[in-house]
Amino acid sequence: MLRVLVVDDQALVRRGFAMVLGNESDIEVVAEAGDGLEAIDAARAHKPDVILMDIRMPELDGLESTARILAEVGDETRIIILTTFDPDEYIYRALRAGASGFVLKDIPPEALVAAVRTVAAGGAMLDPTITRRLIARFAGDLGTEQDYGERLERLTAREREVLEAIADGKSNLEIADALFIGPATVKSHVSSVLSKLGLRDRAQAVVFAYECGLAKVGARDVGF
Amino acid sequence: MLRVLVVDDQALVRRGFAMVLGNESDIEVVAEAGDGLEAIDAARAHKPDVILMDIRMPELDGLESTARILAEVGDETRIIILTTFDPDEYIYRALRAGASGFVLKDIPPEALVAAVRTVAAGGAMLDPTITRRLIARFAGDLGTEQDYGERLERLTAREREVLEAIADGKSNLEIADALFIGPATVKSHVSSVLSKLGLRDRAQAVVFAYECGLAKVGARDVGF
DNA sequence: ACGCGTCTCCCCCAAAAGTCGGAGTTGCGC
DNA sequence: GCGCAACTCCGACTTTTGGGGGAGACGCGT
Repeated sequence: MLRVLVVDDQALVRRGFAMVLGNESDIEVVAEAGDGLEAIDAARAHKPDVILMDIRMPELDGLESTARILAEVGDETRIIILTTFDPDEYIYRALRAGASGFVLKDIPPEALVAAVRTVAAGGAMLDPTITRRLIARFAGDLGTEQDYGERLERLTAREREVLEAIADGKSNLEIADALFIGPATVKSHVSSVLSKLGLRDRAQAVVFAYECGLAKVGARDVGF
Repeated sequence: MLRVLVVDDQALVRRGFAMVLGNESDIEVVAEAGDGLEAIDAARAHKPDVILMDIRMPELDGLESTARILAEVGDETRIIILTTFDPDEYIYRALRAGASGFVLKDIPPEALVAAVRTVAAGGAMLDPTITRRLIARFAGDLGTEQDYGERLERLTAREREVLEAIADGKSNLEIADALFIGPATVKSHVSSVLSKLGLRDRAQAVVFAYECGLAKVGARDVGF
């Protein structure tokens, strides 16, 4: 039996989802919550298998609640984020917060039920448009390497090293130390890099490095 | 009416999928193919809306076929990759090849039908385990959101705007123009941002913006 | 031997960036 | 009204950056 917690600030919406899920023989709605704080309490008390979490709520929004519940109650609880609106602004935060699902509220009832079962089984369920975006992003990690790769190939090996160092947030002096060369040499290389890539300054070089895949998000600590 | 092409080297499997899909009133199986080359011919001839493509086939495997079909016939044709085995080794190549879906063959019939409709509508459908893996990869396998999120929240709204502009490769003067404020003000904000985030210069700010998700790879052109 | 590209380094110079301290304005909450 | 935070600006200062030359050394291919 899958034990589910439904969280939404609108009682009607809450009841609707609870009703749909409750009709399934293998699903039981163990609690409902009207805001983020209630959600955390309920999660703590009932330790549900799956939480349906609205994103826009008073007190504490769904994303913050998600993060706290996963941190506190444990990640054997799966959370599906629900939203009415365009997910663009929230989706990234939701995924980072640890959500297992992200669906629009206009999802067909059967699909919602399927989503609950899917995430309970350890899978993840995203709205198709979001999935497509994730794929594009994933494929883009290497897909665009070809495009910008051309520009990258105009650089010499040493220049690429310097560019990497720039993308690491290093100053010219730090780069000099790291590569065992003089500061003047670094400046030469930096100038070549900027000129060859058509960039203006090292900040743009950092952007370029990320966009072309030379630098990858998550591949470093931002400790500085 | 959705026009579908089914590609699999095993005739029985092929017929099975065709049968399931053909029973739907809004889906028509316009052709079947037994290997990659046949698939390309059939795709060229029928220009189907959706192709169900087995991954293991003689002559030309499903991934190579996918890439060629998308390049040749055009990307208004959506392709779903089917596999019996653990998708780990193929998924990466499949997504890069441009597939809109990737599902295991033991998918329930209704789910397969839903997948066809989903990708035809421009969405994407992945096996839940794959979706989870994509999310994990995207999120960097780490709950880093909180770390950087906290640091981001120390910034005022205006400072975040400035940081975004920095991450866009803009100079102080360009930022001033973009935000309709004086250059001196920009410098103030930049100083605040750097100091609050513990960064040294704008290049590190760009790195930070990418790492914390404020700036997104692929969300811009590196035209400068 | 010669040219070529790369790596190394130098000087000078101008522009941009960043720091420091100060200061006026608004708006918001107590 | 008062404190406070945020947004806005200023001026002067130091540091960093980037450009424009140039130059020596090395290796590589013709």
